[in-house]
Amino acid sequence: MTDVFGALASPARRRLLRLLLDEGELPAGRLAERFDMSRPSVSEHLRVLRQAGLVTESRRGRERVYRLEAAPLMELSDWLTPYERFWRERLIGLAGVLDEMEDDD
Amino acid sequence: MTDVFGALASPARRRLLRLLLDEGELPAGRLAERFDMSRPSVSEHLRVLRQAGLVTESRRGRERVYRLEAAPLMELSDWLTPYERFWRERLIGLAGVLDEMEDDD
DNA sequence: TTGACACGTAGGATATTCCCTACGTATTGT
DNA sequence: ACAATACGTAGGGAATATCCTACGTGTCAA
Repeated sequence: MTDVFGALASPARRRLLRLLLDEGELPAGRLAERFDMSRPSVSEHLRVLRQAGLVTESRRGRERVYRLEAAPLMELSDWLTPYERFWRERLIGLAGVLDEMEDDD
Repeated sequence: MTDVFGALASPARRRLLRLLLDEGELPAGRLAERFDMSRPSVSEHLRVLRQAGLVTESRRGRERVYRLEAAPLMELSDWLTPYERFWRERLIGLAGVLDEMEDDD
């Protein structure tokens, strides 16, 4: 699962990204502590994220520090763009309906 | 796989959404024509999209017309937002580096 | 140099995904 | 009523995902 979409399909991996976003760089062990999962399982999730380019690893002593790499998420953002217009239109439509309801009062 | 992230993990499903975005409502058969997959397989992908709320089905005669429902993608957009800031910073950093390189010329 | 620590990787069990070929169901046209 | 059309669903097989418990590797501290 080497692509961004696949990498984000797992809640555990999304949570890993969020942790790195909120708290900056963290070693694998610190990340694993937060999960109900075994440490090796978290390690595998980190590998998937690495393959998708969403995190990078750097060794510091015997720790491996993980760091968020948000750039590949631009792909997701780009993918999303044309839909954005679409759901805005629908929301505007909804707003119109709500206005009419207000008019009825 | 009832969530948006899981639904988008499949290239086939992303392509279905794109088709509906570009060409508007389409019956299942028309959609299936475009794929190298069997029609029932496409039908299953449509079911996943339906469960994720990304498409709605309406019956028109013996056809089932599918329509894009972009609203659930807002969840994705919301999820993405805090990362957006992050990668912007990095891009700005990169721009700075590039400016310096220009200065060197 | 030896033991403890912080990891990743191997191997395996189970669940889920993704594709297929039948088959069932509802609608249309004759 | 009957055949054809447009679908979804069942059931199954192969690949992949996701978790686990060992185990191996490199680093630090005494």
